[in-house]
Order: sequence, then structure tokens, then C-alpha cells
Amino acid sequence: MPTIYDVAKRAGVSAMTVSRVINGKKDVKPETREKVIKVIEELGYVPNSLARSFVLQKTKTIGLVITDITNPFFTTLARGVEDTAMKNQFSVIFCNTDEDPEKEVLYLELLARKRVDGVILASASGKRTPLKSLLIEGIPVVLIDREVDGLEDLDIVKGDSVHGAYLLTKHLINLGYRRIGIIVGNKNISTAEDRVEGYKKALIESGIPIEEELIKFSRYSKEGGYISTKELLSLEDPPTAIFGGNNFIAIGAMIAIREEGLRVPEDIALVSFDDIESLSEVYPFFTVVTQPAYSMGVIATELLIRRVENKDRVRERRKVILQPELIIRGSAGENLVKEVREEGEKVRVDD
Amino acid sequence: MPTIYDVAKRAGVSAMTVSRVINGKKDVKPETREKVIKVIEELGYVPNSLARSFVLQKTKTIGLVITDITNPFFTTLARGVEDTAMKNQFSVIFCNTDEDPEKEVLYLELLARKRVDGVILASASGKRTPLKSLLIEGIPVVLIDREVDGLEDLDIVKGDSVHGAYLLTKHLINLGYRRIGIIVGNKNISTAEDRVEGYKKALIESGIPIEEELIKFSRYSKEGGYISTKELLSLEDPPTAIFGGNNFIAIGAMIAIREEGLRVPEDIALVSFDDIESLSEVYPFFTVVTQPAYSMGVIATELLIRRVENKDRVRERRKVILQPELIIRGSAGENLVKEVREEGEKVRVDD
DNA sequence: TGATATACTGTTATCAGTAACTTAAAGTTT
DNA sequence: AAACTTTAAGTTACTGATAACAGTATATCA
Repeated sequence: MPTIYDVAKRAGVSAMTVSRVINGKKDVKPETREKVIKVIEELGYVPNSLARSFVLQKTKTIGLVITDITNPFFTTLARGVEDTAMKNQFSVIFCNTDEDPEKEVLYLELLARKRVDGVILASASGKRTPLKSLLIEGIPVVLIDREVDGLEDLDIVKGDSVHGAYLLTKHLINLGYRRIGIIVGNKNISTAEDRVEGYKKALIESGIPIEEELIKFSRYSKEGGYISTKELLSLEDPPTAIFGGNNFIAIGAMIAIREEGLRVPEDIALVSFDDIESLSEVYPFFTVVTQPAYSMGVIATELLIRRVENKDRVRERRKVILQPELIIRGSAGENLVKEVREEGEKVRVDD
Repeated sequence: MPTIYDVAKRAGVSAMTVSRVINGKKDVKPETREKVIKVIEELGYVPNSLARSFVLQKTKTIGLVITDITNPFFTTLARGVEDTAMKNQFSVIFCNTDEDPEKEVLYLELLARKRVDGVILASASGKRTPLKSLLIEGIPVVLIDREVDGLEDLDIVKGDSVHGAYLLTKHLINLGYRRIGIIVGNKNISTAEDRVEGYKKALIESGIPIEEELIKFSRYSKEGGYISTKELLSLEDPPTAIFGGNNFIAIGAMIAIREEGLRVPEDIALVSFDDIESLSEVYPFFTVVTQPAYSMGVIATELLIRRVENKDRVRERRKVILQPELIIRGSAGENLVKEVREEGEKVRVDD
């Protein structure tokens, strides 16, 4: 592949002049500029951004660390990140940790080696590690979706999990359910704790006793939802409603429920945190609380890029908490009992 | 951030020795090695792969150009790519073209600038452009999912669209449908042509006349499916079954059909090329032909990496065509009429 | 004992750009 | 016409790592 020197020689100018042409700087005579452009096309010269990044000490690249691109919530979020990055001439390196803290460390190290300009992190570990410390000293980090213990000073964009879980639980209670099981992810993931907190808040508010056997800290995955549902269903006094802590858990729960020969919502209610778009479009089934995943991606990327380019020299943390939305469909048996709605809450009713 | 020289100075050795330690080369005295490692940890030194890539002329990065990460087919494929890349110490830069040839050019140029070691391309344009020519001279490219005119010499991994469409159409015919509409993507995308070809083949074989008004070259998107379905339904003699050329088209079709007050499958059959996993797990509804998207990603990445590392110096093109699978569920009214199955074909029946 | 191999470490040049500085010529001002 | 400014270039040094080569010290062998 030709270099800037090949272009320079052929155009009869210095490399610096070619550099100026490429970067659209002034101080180049129009004729010279044209000649250089012609040579660039003739040779099929493509600037080497490796070398460029190397001298300029910026890569115009950000890293996105999520748990699983296969999860619709994260793919939508990722799309928001990518679109926004592209708009700002940044590219994105994707990393799937599969909720594995070791993979997370691996990827963070990789990103640090690649000297990405910034990182958007949905942490799997929820804890500050030596590497993370290192990273945030050298590279701006914006947290997304989840808090990380010990990194309370970083910018963060997340949904209001406490309130969302409260809404969803309250909805079940209003429909008459009393024994409500909840399945969330690993305990050190902030959303898991938050969603349980919202759930408890709703129960307490309605004077329903909290039973620990109905609360499952599992994994944010189909398997997690499947296994925990089986456990819940085999309790002596099984729940009459299940709250899936995320979309994958709800899918796993659905599979388990069907295996047990039960129907949703006739035999048991099933609601979910996070929607599954392609499912809902074809079959508006799950009553859910959705988060604006795309916006989360967009906002996080904007915050990050501003930090990277140091446009706003705000030193204090920026914390963006987006409100979730309750979408009532049919999986809690809303059509079987009379419909109840909270007043003043953001609520949408699908057909 | 500390450099290799900072480490060298503090450890009282040369940069070269540090380099040898980092890269696990022999010819370093154990004590020296330990001392260097200690300093690396003390300083929190992270090697600069920018500089490394620059001298070694390889970036250990590949580019993945797809149309939309939001499409479950591509996210699964992307996951296959990412996992395989990671396994081989490669990272992946994602690019969404949204079926826009201009965006495709933009991204290819970006990847060329970044001097990625290779590119996996699901082309939106279907045509060879000057940039693509340039790219393939300097950077190995593996095509995925779609052929590109003029690039018949590149490795490719794709599904057998002709056969898949044939299977699906044949299935409809066997169920008694005669007026079958088909909606596929843009005409210059190879899968669109192939799927129509398979569709025609099945019709001809059964002696059913081909009617051009039932064949829609639209867009591989929900909007495309929606609009074309509306058109089909407003024909004087509308189809009794619709073949969605991909999953998004099928979703769009479903929405349009519902808007028209029709039911699937009672009033009209609807089948789809490509499954929608999260939908099918909860609600096994669509009768589809699926492609092994994850495997496609894995195989393409393996082919690419082998080219990059030049392990096999095969010069001839490697063409991997994966067979699709017909999954019979209920959206073609299989439960309404008696079930018919092709003999010897790969067929699965979901409950 | 001298020759040769081996283990370990250092030196130098280089990769492809760009910042900062320098130079040369042309234009402007008084 | 001397002094100054502007325009349009070119030169040099540097980014962080590594390959290739060059030493030096120690070990091994005939």
C-alpha cells in the first residue's frame, strides 16, 4: 500500500504538503492541491490512521463493553452507540462479556492496549478492579445501565430500575396478585439489587409480607430464568405471578412454565423488565416495563465524546437516569380481571 | 501513560529486553524477567498496540460490515464472528450500513484507513466499487450472506437461498395455496434474486403460473414488508399466502395484515425466511426457513483469519454454502389443513 | 588452551504520519 | 527601497514498539 511519501514523490512535493492536503489545511496553493489529489487517486492512496493515531495520541475509537449483543436491549443500545459514534467520526469496538468478570478484565485490557479514546461500560462484575482504576486514570469511561462499586465518580446513564420494578409490581398487586416471585441477575449487578428494591417497596406499600423464598438472585440469561422458575414452581406454595428481571429471564421463565404444563396468564402471570421488540410487534403478549435503550446508547456516547474532546470541562459526575415505561398487554391476565391503572404514571396500553 | 522506556529505565534494562519480556520470548534471564514484570506492575504499564501494530504491520483487528445489528439474523452472525475473533486474539469493529451503499463505501474506507487485517462483508450494494477493488488488493475480504458482482473470486459463506425459498414455497403449495405473494429485498442483493428464483422453481414444478404482480422487490426492512404487503393486499385478486423474504419483512407484513383486519393463518398464510429466535421461543408461531447464522459467522471468521495469517496458501476461492432448515409451526395454517411433509428434506416440526 | 557455541542484553534504524519550526519568494506599506 | 507581512512550501524531530544486528560474558569442546 502506498504511503504519504509515495504520493509526495510522485507529486513532486514534500510529505508535509500531502498531509496538509489530506487534512484540508490551508496554506496550499490550489494547483498544488489539485496535483496532489490527482496523484492520491492515481495511486489509490488511503491514509494510515494507525500512524496518524500514533502521533496524535488519539484513535477516534471507543470501546463498548456489554454483556451480550444477542440481547435485544443491548443490541438496541449498541445501535444507539454506533450511530452516535459514527456521526462524530468515531468507530466502535464491541466486546461481549457474557456476564463474566474475567472476560470483562480481558476486554478492558485489550481496549487499554488499543488506546481507545474512551470506553462505555456495562459492567459484569460491579466492582472496581485494579485494571479499571488504571483505565479511568488514562481513559475516560462512561458507565451504562449499571453502577460499579467504587466508581461513583464516573458519568453514568441508566434506567430507573427501582421505579420500574415498583411500577411493574404495583401493577400485579392492583390486578389482585399477592404471591409474586421475582427473578433477577447476579447480586453484585446494581440493576438486580435495584429491581428487587422496587419490588419490595411495592409490596411493603400494599402491606404484603416479603418472603425471601420468592426472591431469586440468579443470572440475567434464559438459563437463569428457566432454572429459577422451576425452583419457584416447585415451592410448596408457588407464586401466582412471576416478575422476570429482564427479557431473557422472562423467556426462560416462559419456557419453564410451558414445560410444567401451565398457561400464561390463565394459570400464572408473567411480566418482564425490558421489552422484546420483535416479539411484541408480532405478538403483543408480555406486559413489560421498557427502557429507552437506544437513547441510553446515544446519551452515553455523547457524554463520552464530550469528555474525550474535553469540550465541557465539567469535573463533577453527570448522572442521567431515564424513566422506564409500563406497557400493559396481556401476560398478567389483564383481560381476565378488570383493568386497573395507576394515576399519573406513564402507562401505555397495547391492544 | 507509561511507555516501554519508562519501564526499561526503572528496571535498569533496555527497552528491547522489556519488549522480550512482554512478548514472552526466551533469551531473558529469569531474574531480569521477574524484575521487569515487577516494574510493569508497579507502573501499571499497558503496551501500546498502536505502536506495535504500526511496526508489525498488523492490527489484529477485523471489520464486520453488515446491514443492521438490530436484525436478529445479523446479531447472531455477529456474535459468531466476535467469539471466533476473540478466540484468535482478534477484535472486531462493527459497521451498520442500513442497506445504504454510500454508508458501505464510507465504512470500507474507514476500515482501510484503520488498516484492519481483514474484512467480513455482507454487501449492501452487491456491486464492485473502486474502493472494494482497492481493498481486496491490500486487505483480505470474506463475503458473507451475499454475493457481490465482480468479486466472484473472494471466499464466501452463505446460506442456500434458492433451496430455502424452494422449500418454503413448496411447503405452501403442499398445503394447498396457489396464489402466493413474495416480498424480498432490493434487486441487486443476491439473496433477493435467489429467493425469488427458488420461489419460481417451486411454482413451475407444480405447474402454477408465475405472476409478476405477486413478486415484490422491496427492502429488507419492516417498512419494506409493511408497504409491499399493503400493495399485495390491495390487488384485485390478492394472494392467499405471503412469503416474507426475511424476518423483518415478515414482521412488517404481520403488522400490515393485522391493520387490514385479517388474521394469520385463518385469513392469510404468512411464512418467513430467517427465524426470530426470541419470538419463536415464547410463541412458536411463524413457519420459517432458518439459516445457521452463528455458524456462518464462525466459518467466515475462520476463513478470514486463515487468509490473514496465510496459513493455507490456497489461492482458489472457498465457497461455503450452508443448508437452511424448514421449521413448520402454525402461520401457514398447518393445523387447519392436513399436514404434508416432503420426503428426505430437512424438516422440523415445532409443537 | 584456544576455538566455538550459547545465553543474554544492548544499539540502531524503521514504520507513516504530523507539530513546530524554518525558509524562500512574493506582496504591501510607508 | 527598506521593512514588514503573507503565502507556500520544506526540514527536523518525535510518537512507542520491534527486527536485525552487534556485542559481551559464560559455557563447552577438541
